[in-house]
Amino acid sequence: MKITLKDGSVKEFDGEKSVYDIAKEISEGLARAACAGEINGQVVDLRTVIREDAALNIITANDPDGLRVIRHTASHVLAEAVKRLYPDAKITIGPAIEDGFYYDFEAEPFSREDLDQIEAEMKKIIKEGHEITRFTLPKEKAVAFMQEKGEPFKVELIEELPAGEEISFYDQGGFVDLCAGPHLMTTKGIKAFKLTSSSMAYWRGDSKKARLQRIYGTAYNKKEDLAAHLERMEDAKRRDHNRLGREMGLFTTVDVIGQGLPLFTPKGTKMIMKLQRWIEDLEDNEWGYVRTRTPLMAKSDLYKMSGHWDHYKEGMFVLGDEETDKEVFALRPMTCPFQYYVFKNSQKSYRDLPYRMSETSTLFRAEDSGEMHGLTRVRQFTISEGHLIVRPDQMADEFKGCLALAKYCLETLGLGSEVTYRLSKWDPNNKEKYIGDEETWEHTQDCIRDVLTQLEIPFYEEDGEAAFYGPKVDIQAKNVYGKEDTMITIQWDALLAEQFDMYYIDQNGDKVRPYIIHRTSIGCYERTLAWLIEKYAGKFPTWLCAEQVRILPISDKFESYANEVARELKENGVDVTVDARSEKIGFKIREARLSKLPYMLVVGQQEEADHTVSVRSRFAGDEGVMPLAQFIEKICKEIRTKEIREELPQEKNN
RNA sequence: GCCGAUAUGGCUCAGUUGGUAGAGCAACGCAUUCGUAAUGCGUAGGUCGUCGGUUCGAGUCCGACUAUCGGCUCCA
Repeated sequence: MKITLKDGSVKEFDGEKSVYDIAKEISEGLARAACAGEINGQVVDLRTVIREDAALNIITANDPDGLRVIRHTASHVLAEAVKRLYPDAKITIGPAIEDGFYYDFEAEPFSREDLDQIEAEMKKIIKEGHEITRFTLPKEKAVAFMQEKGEPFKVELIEELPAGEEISFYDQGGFVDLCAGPHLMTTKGIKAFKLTSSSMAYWRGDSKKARLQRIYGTAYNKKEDLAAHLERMEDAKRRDHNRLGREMGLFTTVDVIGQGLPLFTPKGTKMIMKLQRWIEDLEDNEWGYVRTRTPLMAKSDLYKMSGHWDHYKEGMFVLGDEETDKEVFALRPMTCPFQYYVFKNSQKSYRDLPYRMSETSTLFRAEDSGEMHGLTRVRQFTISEGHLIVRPDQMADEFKGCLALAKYCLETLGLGSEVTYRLSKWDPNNKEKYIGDEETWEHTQDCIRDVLTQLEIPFYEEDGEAAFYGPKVDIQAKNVYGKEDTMITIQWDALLAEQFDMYYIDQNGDKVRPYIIHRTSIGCYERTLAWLIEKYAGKFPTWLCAEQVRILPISDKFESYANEVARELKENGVDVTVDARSEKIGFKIREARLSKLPYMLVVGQQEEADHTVSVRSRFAGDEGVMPLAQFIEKICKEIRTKEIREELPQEKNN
């Protein structure tokens, strides 16, 4: 893209570069030089791009970076408002983030009422319409300037910048902040914003450093966009598994039982069991796994061998005292070494490989008290765990198989398009955190890259996310609030077989070290259930529902027919209940709908006489009267194929 | 683990400067026997998260602990 500056000179920019970066480059390099250029085919004054709303629309239409400029400016307005109301507060940094911005202050904690006041002050500042101007100072002067202002954090930031550099500041009607920019040219450009929350944060994210108060907010170009965002947040709240799951009676927690230890109700348990039976059947009967059942605890010796005692002891629940007890046990935080010993139980030949072990494995991790959340971070969880012991020549194919299985599971649950695949690599700058040599690591990472490419799975790579024994593919998903979690992980391990002296006998009769794949097919059931709750807002595909059909007799007179219908459905494996209360049919329907179950069968005189049912579903509303046998066939097919039916639009907000 | 907020019947919440707990929904009972989103009337249910302190007296004030929520950090 060519930008023609007002002085007639032409600057060429990389086509990949965002408008934000260009504006930044120009505002830094040329101060406030007036310039014009072509953006998306329109000739605009670049200075106006970041000044005028009309022009901002050009950016935001195709380039969300326009929002970053607005949000970043909003964070400075926030800082000014806080300084006006709390002159003793110290300012630190305030970046734009996804969906909004924040600013960290050293100050007393802010309450919601404080935020409302600050918000009001920000509105005043915006209304005052200060022009935002940029100026630079040499480093020494910049330090002195911020020292004079009494802002120690800013001084620290400037001191870390390279010597000899001009340090940029932005002045908005007297409030001056150190900043690289860019900003809007006037505070008036912030048309729609809201402070959303406050919390604690550490200076530089370091718990040993100063405690700061962070204020989060969000800002948009248009009021409607802000309203839409707030509406999305409301929807997220409605879907939040931790709220909805409890409300729907799927799980609960009890303080005397403890943090991170959810109790599943019959309803929640039923759902988990449906998932579990499906996965076990799939693995054992279709993917060639053998099932194991190994202890939930072991002597500390085992973990010493695996390396976990040294690296992971803080994360384990240890039973007993090393000083005084002869034997110390620990609840297992993973299944790996247990299954290794199952493999080692008998000598294996190259013909026995791949040896695919699977276990529905309950694990225990002593998470710190502040880490627990709903069903996504708990201290005891059950995972579809498994280890494949394979010959090196089988590794790529088996790894592919694991990925394919995971992909199939996700797609069946309707979650296939919700995930991103991450190649989690070691950190080459932190080699001591990993076992094995550089060559092995680089090689295995290349192998995984090849597998992903061959499967045509889009992925991204990240350093420092590998396990200590090998790189892995992590399948990541976001929750309703946009927070990312690992749902599924498949790990390539060329090293641990050595640690446990595992081998097989090859064609020549020699002992050979196998490779190991650590993998899960559907992840851990608790987390996956949480994800399903949020994805479907509690309105699950029929096959997963704890209650798939509720029969609603019009009156007591038809209770016996209702029971007969229920019996026939049960015989066909359908989870069904009868609402035999002496309530009006409208009332029963209302309750059934609020409980989000998929099918209601209304039965009265006509249905009893004809052996039919009147079907009402979440998917199509009134589906009409049909013979019972026909409904059974229909729902059984839906359950068997794990069909995901489209909801009626009016059901969406229920 | 760290910071902050919160904790009242099954659920959602009232409870004014400390004087001894209240509503709606749910539950239960009775009446109603009803055709696709709320029938009426009545009954019962709380040692106010736990423990300790201040006080003549604590849901209300103070402290500790536990749990929940929002973050930080960490993780499947």
